[in-house]
Amino acid sequence: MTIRLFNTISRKKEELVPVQDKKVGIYACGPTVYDYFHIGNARIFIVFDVIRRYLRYRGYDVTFVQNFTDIDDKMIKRAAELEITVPQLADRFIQAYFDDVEALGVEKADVHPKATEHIPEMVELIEKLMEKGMAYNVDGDVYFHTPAFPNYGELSNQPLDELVSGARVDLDERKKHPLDFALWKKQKPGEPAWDSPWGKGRPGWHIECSVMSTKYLGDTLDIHAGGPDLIFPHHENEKAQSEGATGKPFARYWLHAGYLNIDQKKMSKSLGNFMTVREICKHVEPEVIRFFMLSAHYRNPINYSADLLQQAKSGLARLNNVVYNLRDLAAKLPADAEAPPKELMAQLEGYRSRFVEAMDDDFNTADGLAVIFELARETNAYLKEPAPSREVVEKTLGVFEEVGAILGFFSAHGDNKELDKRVNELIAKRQQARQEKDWSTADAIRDELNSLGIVLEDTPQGIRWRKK
RNA sequence: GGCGACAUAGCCAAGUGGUAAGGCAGAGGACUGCAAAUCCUUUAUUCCCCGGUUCAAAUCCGGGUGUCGCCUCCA
Repeated sequence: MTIRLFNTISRKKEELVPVQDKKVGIYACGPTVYDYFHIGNARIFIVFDVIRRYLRYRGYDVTFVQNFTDIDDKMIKRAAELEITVPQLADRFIQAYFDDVEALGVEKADVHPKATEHIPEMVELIEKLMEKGMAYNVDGDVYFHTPAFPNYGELSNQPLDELVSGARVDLDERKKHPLDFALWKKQKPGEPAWDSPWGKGRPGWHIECSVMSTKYLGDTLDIHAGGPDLIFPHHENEKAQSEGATGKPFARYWLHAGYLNIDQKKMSKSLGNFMTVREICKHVEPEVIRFFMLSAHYRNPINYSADLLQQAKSGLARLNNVVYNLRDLAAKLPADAEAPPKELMAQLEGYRSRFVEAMDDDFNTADGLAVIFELARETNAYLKEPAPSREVVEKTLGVFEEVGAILGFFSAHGDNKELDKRVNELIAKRQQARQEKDWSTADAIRDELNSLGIVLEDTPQGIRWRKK
């Protein structure tokens, strides 16, 4: 079985064939670190984290690079508002990025390059484009000349002239063509600047990604990923610059996720209708956000609402519950007297392969989760048997943990390890009352624990408790 | 004006030619001292509408309606 993925540039699913057999280089456009990121951004981080983990699971040696844009107009503006320097602003929100992303279970990239640490390479690339006649200097500002790159518009599927006739193109008389874009911006008073052959200034937005991606992954990336609003102009421009300079294809596969909407409208900073991960985490566990994101296919738009998040919470709780029970039983059960039924083992293998099949088909996490829910139901039914086999329990747990490692769920870390002393005492007291058939006292204690966020379950294997 | 996406039950959501996965919520039953958790049953003769192709369509083709997005910074 091979992995198929939807390529934005061809607008169809293609088989994954990396440049070098089992090596996959992924570059994902990262955040501009001028603010906390919102859950629309979170979707991108989560989705590409899963894709990365899945490729690794399927035996690929994955190198994942995600940049930080730490110099641009928004950075300068925000730093001025907060009356701090641009590097101070960047430090603050890079730290915030790592904090938020860790809560969401998103792994760190192998490389997290910063734009400001790659200025010399950017200057070098711009010089190369100038030598090739694809860029020109106007009084300290350097532009890429889009008509000089014949395939311009290929990624976004737009002919040059159609892009121009779009009413919103900014007309700038200094540019030779309306779609020419800045590679280097001349310094304005008070702005951070670096030296260059064209005078003091700073890089344009697109050039940083061309430089940082190819520096760490080579001239042709296997996968270039990002949010859908980056297709044009950002990725189109990156592609033009990179291919213009190297003459080689910039990326084999372009992956773009769908939007996260709120009230059916795109969530974005500029529309002001965004919610940060930090805000939402005050109300739900971050893993619920992750589950919510993965419950739909990554390319489809999803709508955010508190109610939908609640639905996700209930669904995830079901899965967490079965995994928790499996762990609990695996520790308590005696070793099997005889070998477990073969059919059960074969069935387990069936679930695993159906999950892989779903994920192989353009990372269909929604379909994959459906398989896991079916496994959960069968597992719960099996656990009702009077004497479940320890081996079956362990093997089943193994499957949950295997897919959990891909999707980022079921880490033992989340289990209730440290039992609060007071909770412990209350449970013991309730047990006492139950033995005396003093149901009103027992129920009162249960209610009290409930109000503390602790749910009790009386099971044949003893009392279990979990956080609500 | 150009390009594109989406429309499946009360809600969310898979499924791209073979007769509608899965989840949430609801109802009934089992289990329980009562619960919780769990299991069983149940909830779309039908996939926005109208035509067409086919033995067969949610799936393909044509037309329409609606919602959203990109073409400016945005994930």
